[in-house]
Amino acid sequence: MSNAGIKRERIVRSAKALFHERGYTVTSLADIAQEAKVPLGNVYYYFKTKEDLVATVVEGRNEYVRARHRALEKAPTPLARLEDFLQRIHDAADSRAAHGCPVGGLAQEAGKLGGRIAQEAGSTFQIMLEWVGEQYRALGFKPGQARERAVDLVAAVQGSILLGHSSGDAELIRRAMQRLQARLRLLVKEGKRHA
Amino acid sequence: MSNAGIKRERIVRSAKALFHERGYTVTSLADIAQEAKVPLGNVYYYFKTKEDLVATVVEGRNEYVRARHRALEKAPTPLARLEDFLQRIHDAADSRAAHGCPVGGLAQEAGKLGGRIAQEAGSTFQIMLEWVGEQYRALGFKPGQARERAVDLVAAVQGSILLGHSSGDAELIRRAMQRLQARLRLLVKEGKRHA
DNA sequence: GTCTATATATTGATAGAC
DNA sequence: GTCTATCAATATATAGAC
Repeated sequence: MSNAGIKRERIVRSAKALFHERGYTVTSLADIAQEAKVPLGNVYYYFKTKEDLVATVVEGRNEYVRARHRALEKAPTPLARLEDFLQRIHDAADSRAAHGCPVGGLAQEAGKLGGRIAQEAGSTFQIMLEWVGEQYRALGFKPGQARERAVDLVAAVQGSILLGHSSGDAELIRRAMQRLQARLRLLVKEGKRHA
Repeated sequence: MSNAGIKRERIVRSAKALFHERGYTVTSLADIAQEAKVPLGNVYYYFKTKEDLVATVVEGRNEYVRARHRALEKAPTPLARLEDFLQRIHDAADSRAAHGCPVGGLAQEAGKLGGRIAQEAGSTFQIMLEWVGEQYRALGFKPGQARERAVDLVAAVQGSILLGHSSGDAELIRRAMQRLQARLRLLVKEGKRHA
């Protein structure tokens, strides 16, 4: 157990990175083992199947997303929190243009693979939608309206990343995030009357 | 040459459907040949590589998208055209929730595969962005503003489909398209002042 | 716990008879 | 033009020595 966790962690970290950069289907367990500097056979000691590995990656990502949300809650107002949420995407635009969104990319791929992976990959979106919806409720929107706003905001982020990734244009992503931030400020300023 | 075109067409049609339903990487040429009721070896008579095949699929899709745009231009006003554009997604929500967007799904996958496929898959988005931008220009927006609006609209559509696909929720997509339509009507009604 | 060797299946692609 | 047979590479996964 001394450095056992270390190896397992290296495998998960490599899997997470390669699934993001190359995609789940395209990445082989041999690729992951090589990147983690671990023999291929060893991967199977920690994870019975490739699905088990991606499930662990998703769980880790969900934990990370929750932690990030807690960090965002340090901002004083719901508006500031949502602005910071978008700012994170803005600051990661280069990576997003190069490799897409790690959450969206896996969700897209998993949606087609179906079964258990699809369910798990989608869970990250649910966590995000819940948190963003909370912020809109804190802004005074009723639950149904807040959920709609959350869907629209997350969809705008995901769609912008997809367009930016598809064209390799990080600036497209940055500008889209700035417009979303401006729209949020307008929304609060005008007393929640407009889109 | 009598039924040669027929076979080629069957292969392309099957490839198009399977790439959409299962994804490009996951779909094997054997799957396509079986679906098209053609022996595997015959596929290679018409297409030297899998990349050649997907390139043909994308070209066909681009032609279809252009034809659809021409059809949309029968609507009397730019607003009606964009509303119809969104209505098409609305009406195809069940398929989109089940299999995602054929354009977005391939663009996402191709973005990571890189090279020639990425370029070609992204070309469909460029065609769409160009047409949507035209409509905004017809509504009185300057070129730069119109392009931004087009990016935001296409991104909203793509993100909504991704969220709907990820959760298998067609109603999410339908409602999102309705909100986008309503926002467009508001935009025109209020004299292009708001988001 | 760790690693080598390998089983088994499937892939994209080719050779060559018809 | 069409199709069968097959190659060579690669995938996930397992067996079993250490």
